[in-house]
Amino acid sequence: MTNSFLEQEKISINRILNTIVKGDCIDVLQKIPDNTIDFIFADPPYFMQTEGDLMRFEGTKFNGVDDEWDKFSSFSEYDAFCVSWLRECQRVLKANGSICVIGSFQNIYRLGYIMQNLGFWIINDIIWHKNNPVPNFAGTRLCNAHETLIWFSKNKKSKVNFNYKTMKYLNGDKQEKSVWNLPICNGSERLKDKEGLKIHSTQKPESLLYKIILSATKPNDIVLDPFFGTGTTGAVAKRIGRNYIGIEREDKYIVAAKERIRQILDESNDITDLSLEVRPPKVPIKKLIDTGYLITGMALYSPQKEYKCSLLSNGQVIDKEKKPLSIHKMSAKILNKSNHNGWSYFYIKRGERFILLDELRYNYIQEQNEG
Amino acid sequence: MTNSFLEQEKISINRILNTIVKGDCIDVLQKIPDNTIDFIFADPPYFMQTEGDLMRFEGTKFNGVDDEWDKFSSFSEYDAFCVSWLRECQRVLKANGSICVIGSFQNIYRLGYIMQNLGFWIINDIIWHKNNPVPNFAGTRLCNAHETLIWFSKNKKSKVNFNYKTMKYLNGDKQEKSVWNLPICNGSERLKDKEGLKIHSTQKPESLLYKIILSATKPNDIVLDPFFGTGTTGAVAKRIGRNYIGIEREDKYIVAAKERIRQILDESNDITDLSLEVRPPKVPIKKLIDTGYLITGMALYSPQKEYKCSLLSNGQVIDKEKKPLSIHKMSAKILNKSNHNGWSYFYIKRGERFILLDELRYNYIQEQNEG
DNA sequence: CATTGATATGAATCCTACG
DNA sequence: ACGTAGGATTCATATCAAT
Repeated sequence: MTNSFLEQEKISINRILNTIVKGDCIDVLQKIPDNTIDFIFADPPYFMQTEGDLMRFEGTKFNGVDDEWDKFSSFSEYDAFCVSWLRECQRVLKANGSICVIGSFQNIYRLGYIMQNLGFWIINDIIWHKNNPVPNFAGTRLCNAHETLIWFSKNKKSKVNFNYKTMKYLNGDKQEKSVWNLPICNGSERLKDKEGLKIHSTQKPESLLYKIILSATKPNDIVLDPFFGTGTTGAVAKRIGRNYIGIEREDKYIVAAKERIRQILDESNDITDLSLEVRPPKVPIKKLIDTGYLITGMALYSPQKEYKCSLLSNGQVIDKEKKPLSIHKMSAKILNKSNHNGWSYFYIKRGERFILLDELRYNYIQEQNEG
Repeated sequence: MTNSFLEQEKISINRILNTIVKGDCIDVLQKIPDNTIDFIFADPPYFMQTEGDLMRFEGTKFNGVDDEWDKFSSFSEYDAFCVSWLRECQRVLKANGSICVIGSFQNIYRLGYIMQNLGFWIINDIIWHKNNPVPNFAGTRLCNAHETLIWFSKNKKSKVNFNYKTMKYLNGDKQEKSVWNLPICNGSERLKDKEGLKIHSTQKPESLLYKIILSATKPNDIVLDPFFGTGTTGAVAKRIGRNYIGIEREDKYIVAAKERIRQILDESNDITDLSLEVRPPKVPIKKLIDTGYLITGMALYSPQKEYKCSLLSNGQVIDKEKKPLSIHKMSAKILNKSNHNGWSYFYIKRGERFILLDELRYNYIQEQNEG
């Protein structure tokens, strides 16, 4: 139940679409209406707990994360902060929305635990395996060559969008896996100030955001990033035709992100428009009988063009055992499997030509649309 | 402080060395004395969720899974179980001992969070990237191609043993990283019963245990596995000359593990004996002067055999600026670095021969041992 | 222009034995 | 326990100057 008073204080989503809202992440999240966001990418402070300076062998200083925004006094303070922003994230997500958080060993176990307790449901965890990590200069530990992303749905019941076929296609027609080998953000992609110094100490590579946003969203979806920084999430969203909303506290980052995103061009294409995710039309076989595409009693053939069974008036089929089955169960029975797709198995004979059932349902749909 | 009554109920470690103790993991852990174990490998139940039903950690089905409260209570049950066995693990570890736990997204965030709260300190988290993972058959998720290990010390103060150079050597002379690409356990390594069915559903590959045990332990260390299963930890420990203690509840696994370990041969070698970890002897330069290896006032030369500085009676050196420095600071100054190792930089001239300082300290140590 | 080599740098819980 | 002196320690990539 939403409180009508609070509701009045909410911002209209349309007013902040494709903008960066300046402010504290929790304050701003509280202004966003319930159930309005499709996908959230959150790259919160990691609470690195570093002390002193880290020197390279040559004597130069390693310029790591020493920002005020990463300082917390204890795990409990960090946990409380995360519970607050994560609760709001969960509230603003649509019922089938999802959220991806990123972290490293210092904080990812805090995030994962808290989010499971809040009722978020893990879809996958993903390892960003860095090609070119910062080495362990002192030679005292394993080189930390990865970061962890956890992808959650709003809750267990959510039916999350995952563009499986698109990711498979982009992975050389192999199922995409949970370990992603990608370089860190440097070179011309890394935003620098006039002095050539990096603007944000932890800018993420666009390749990483591209992969997760393309996995989880549809064109024109709304992607929210509560720790927007220099706007990698916004840049990628714009590039592939998704809407973004950024929340960021520091002017320095907002200025850089705005200019960066301004320069981005929409490069949507068949792949980012999810042409590969199109599913075959759902057509009851009975419709095909009613419209004359199929005729009761007609013979159905295997791919080897051998007679296998006959069509009943209710859309089921029977073989010599005379037990009515669906086309799917019948093809599975013939192939000695538990399940199979009958549409792509059975053929009918029209004159001398054999026609796959699958073709008929597309013909039917086309005629419906034309008529 | 240990309670003397409880103390009497403890088992002597020597009595259970290189054996499998049958029993509930928490019960048995309680019998092990404080501060006696060098390394623990723990592969606890994963709290897997199958076919839409949430399973209790002991494998019974949980009722009312759609209810938020019930879901949370089942997490708490798992959490409480983990707190119990992890507290005992922390107690039995030596001050500089360490523990590695393995899990996947269902449970690893529970383990990580709980262990940080108990005061364990993360050394590294490690990704076991599987070469040959089980695909996602339904085609609805990313293929889960990894498991996560977290390696903790007993607490923040622990000085943990990490065989850095050994791991570097085995990695083609490159620093070992946090992502390990290894196959899953199958083929002849996978233990099967008479019917050819796998005995344990989650048998870990020996290559994984080899890598973590060799990273974290010294020869003759005591390695404890509270969820011993079919004994991969014990097999690897025996193979590389470490002692093991296994705890396991089920006879089926104990029988298989005993026979498996019986067949293992000790294959210790220079690498597993950590010959690469030997550090150069600590010899004060003054000792070399006292024993005549070096003479006050003598010249020290660079690797290019150019005169650089002269030796003082206290073991320091001076150049033309006449400021006394250690051999390390002086070599760093010459090389324009902040630090350098003087032992492997300076030469003395003896007759026509140039001799590296490093050689002298080895000669000195050898003479001491012979004398 | 292509190639080579020197230099710079990236989410970092980054030393340890001895007195 | 704590301070101090001794001395051990990095990889992949990008940029830029030099050849």
